[in-house]
Parts: sequence; structure tokens; C-alpha cells
Amino acid sequence: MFSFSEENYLKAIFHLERKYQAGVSTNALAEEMETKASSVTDMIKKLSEKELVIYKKYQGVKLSELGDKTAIQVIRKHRLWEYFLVEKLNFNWDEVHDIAEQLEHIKSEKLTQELDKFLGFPKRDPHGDPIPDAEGNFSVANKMLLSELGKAEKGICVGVKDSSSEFLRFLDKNNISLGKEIKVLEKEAFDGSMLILIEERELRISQLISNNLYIKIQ
Amino acid sequence: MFSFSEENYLKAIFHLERKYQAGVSTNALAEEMETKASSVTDMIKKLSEKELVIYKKYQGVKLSELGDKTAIQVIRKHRLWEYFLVEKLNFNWDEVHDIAEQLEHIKSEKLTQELDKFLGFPKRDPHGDPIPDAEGNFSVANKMLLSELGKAEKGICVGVKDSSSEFLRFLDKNNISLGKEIKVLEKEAFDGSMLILIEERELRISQLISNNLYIKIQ
DNA sequence: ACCTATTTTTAGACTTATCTAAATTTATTT
DNA sequence: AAATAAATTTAGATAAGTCTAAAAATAGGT
Ligand SMILES: [Mn+2]
Ligand SMILES: [Mn+2]
Ligand SMILES: [Mn+2]
Ligand SMILES: [Mn+2]
Repeated sequence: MFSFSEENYLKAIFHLERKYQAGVSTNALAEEMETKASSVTDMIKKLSEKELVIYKKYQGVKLSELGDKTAIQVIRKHRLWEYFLVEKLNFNWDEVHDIAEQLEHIKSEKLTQELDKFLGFPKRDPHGDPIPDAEGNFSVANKMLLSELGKAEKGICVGVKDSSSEFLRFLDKNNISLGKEIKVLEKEAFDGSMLILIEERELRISQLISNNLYIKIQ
Repeated sequence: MFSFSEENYLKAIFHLERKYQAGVSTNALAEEMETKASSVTDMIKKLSEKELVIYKKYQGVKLSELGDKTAIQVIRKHRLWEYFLVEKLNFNWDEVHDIAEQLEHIKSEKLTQELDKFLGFPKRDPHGDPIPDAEGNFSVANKMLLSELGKAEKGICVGVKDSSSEFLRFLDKNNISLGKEIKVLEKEAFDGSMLILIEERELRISQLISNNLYIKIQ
């Protein structure tokens, strides 16, 4: 089917399309893939020949229907494996991403379906991201960033924007995890920091933190 | 660490060493890997530079201690994943090999250990082959081929030599599976076929079959 | 010991995915 | 509108893993 590299590019384009609906630029892709712009151009040409992306020179890329479908299947596998690692193999949520980066490329439709069934058809991965079903459908939750909340408002923690080990371990250390309620007690206009209430604890967090925590308001 | 291709070569050399203790020939490896002898020579040189094999031109290869250890770890992962697929994801024993060929290359020590623990530290894979433990130790069962049994002798089916889908499905169709007792009722000298008794059923099997079924005598 | 067949290695080429450096196109500023 | 800056593509190179065809080494048979 497709190579690891091709699948990784499709996934990257998929994610970047949310931010750049008009088309994903070569440089944006290069940064996301941690590679050089010239390498991106080469790969885009190949993806274009395989009809996975729509590409016109100097105009950026978009996923074709096939590219979109393929990207979603890779993301489905990535998130199912992350769920498996956390729920069945006792991994912490900060340890699973790199292993899922490998597992997402295993080619077997049946494996994916059986894994999904074995896990009980989970709807969200350990970081709160939706897991597409076999048909590629997934619900986009109406979440917002904690930083968007005003004083005295509250919400339930439902996901992370930054899912780096560093950030996740910071959250662990401060006992912040998905499902918990957070109330904004104070908001400092000067630096954007806020004082929050979580499980009867008061905690001061910087804007960098509140900018990377998704919450849902009731 | 090592590439998929390097790991596959190490595994192939490991298996062939059981048959050719004096050293594995280039041609034997080429056949096992379904590739050309010239490609094998190229790869052997690379493995030799990485000190994974002992190689002298025209003399065949042997695994070094490091190569042996590495091969066993790949085999450990292969067999653990096969066990997982059969025991947890409802795969049949004839469907797991190709997927395990992919999964065996996933790099994560912790994943392997946790998977092993999750599965309850199984000792044998679905085809009766031993699963090496974390240190690379595994027990070589004192099994023999069914074809070596004489008339009126019996044994318990403990493994398959040929683990192709075709053979395994043949066994399924005839209700032959690991753990069952087989007694030789008759042995035909002319073509090596035998009449066996398995679960009160009488069955005539060709020598090709009895040559690929391992049994253990009590 | 020599000739021949077989095995193994070497030489040179190809593909995939990447890179650097240079050329080209597009965007921005004066 | 021209000049400059930034983004993008092209040209040419490299490494991994494979191939075909040719050369070299080994093994067998007389
Ligand atoms: Mn992830
Ligand atoms: Mn990946
Ligand atoms: Mn197998
Ligand atoms: Mn393999």
C-alpha cells in the first residue's frame, strides 16, 4: 500500500489542514515533518502522482478524498494503539505517542477492527482526541481552551493541545487529568496566568498551561 | 537500532543455523529471504561491519553473540504478538504470521515486557514454538515428527514444522490441533502414509502431513 | 592435476527518501 | 513599477536495499 513516509506526510497534511484551510504550504509541512522544504516538494509530487493530494506548484497542497480517507485510517490506528497501551498495558499517557507512531503503520484491516472490538470501541484516546470508527467517522467535540474561560467560570478537562511528554508529566505532577472539573478563581491580565480550583485545590498556572488544556463547559 | 531488513536477515540466519551449524551459505540465505545471492552478499557485509555476524568470504556466515541475542529478541516479539492475536483478538492460527512479521519490528523494550506480562508470560506460540523470555532463554522441547512413530505408538501433538496457512487450514479441516493425542494404527511402507486415531476418529494421512506435525511421547 | 559446474562476489545500475546549493517564482516594500 | 525578501522548486548528491550481468573462487569428476 503506502510507505511509512507517505502515511506520515498524509497525517501531517491532515492536521495542518485544520489550521490552513486554503492549502498547506511547503514550509509549514517541512516544519511539521522536521525536514527540508525541498524534501517536502519531492514527496508532494509523489503523493500528487498517486492522487493522494491536490497540488499545484507554489500553491500548497490539500488532501484528496483518498488522501483524507487514508490519513484518517492512520490516525484511527494511532489512537487505538495509544488507548491499548494505556488501558491494557499500563502505560502512562506520556509514554505512548512514539510507540503508536510505529504501530500506526501496521497493515491489516482485520487487526484494526479486532483491536477496536477488543478495546470496546473507545471513542477517545488517552489525550482526549476522537478515535475515528471503521468508516472514518468521528465526533469533533465542542471543546475550548481553558485560557478562554473568564473569572468564576468552570469546565471539565477533556483534552490536551500539546501532548508532549513534558506537558503531560507537568499535568501529572499537578494532579490534572481528563474528566476533572476546573474553576477559574482569578485571572491576571498582565501575564495571562490564572488561579484555578481543581478537586478542592487552588493552583496558579501560567498562560502556556491554560493555552494547552481543552475544557468543555456544561 | 537495526533496520527491518537487517532484523529479517538475522532471524533467517538464526533459523538456518539449526540446519547448517558449519555456517549458513549465501545461497541458502538467498532462498530463505526470497532474494538474490548478490543482495545477500551485500547485506552480509553490512551485518559483518556491525559485528552482528562472523563472515569470511566464501565461507558462509554465523551469528555473533550480539547477532544471536538480537535475532532471539525479534523472534520473541514475533511469537508474543502471534499469541496476542490468537488469544486476545480471536485470530485463527493460520492468519497471524504475516501480521507478526510486521509487529516483530516495533522498537520498545517496555512494550515487549508489558505485552508479555499482559499475556501471562506464555511459553509457546500458537504453532507450538517456544517464546524466549526477556533474557532470551527458551526451552527446546524434546519433540519428534509424527512420521517417526511406529505402528501402535502414540504421542501428543505439540507443534507444526510447516506453519503455512495452507497446512494449518488442512489441520483445522481435519480437526487436528495442538494438545490432542494421536495413535498410529497402521503404517503403509509403500508411500509412508499412516492411519491414525485422533479423538476416536480414524484418519488416513500422507507422509507429507506426518512429516510436518511434531508430537511428544509421554 | 585439470577441466567444468556451481557458488559467491564484484561492478554498475535503479528506487526511495533524504540533503545542500542554486535557480525560480511569488510576495512585500519602497 | 522596480527592488528586495521570502517561499518554493530544481539540480545534483548521498545512503539503503535491491537487481542483472560479469568476474572470481571453490568444489567435483575424471
Ligand atoms: Mn499520539
Ligand atoms: Mn508515523
Ligand atoms: Mn510466525
Ligand atoms: Mn520480519
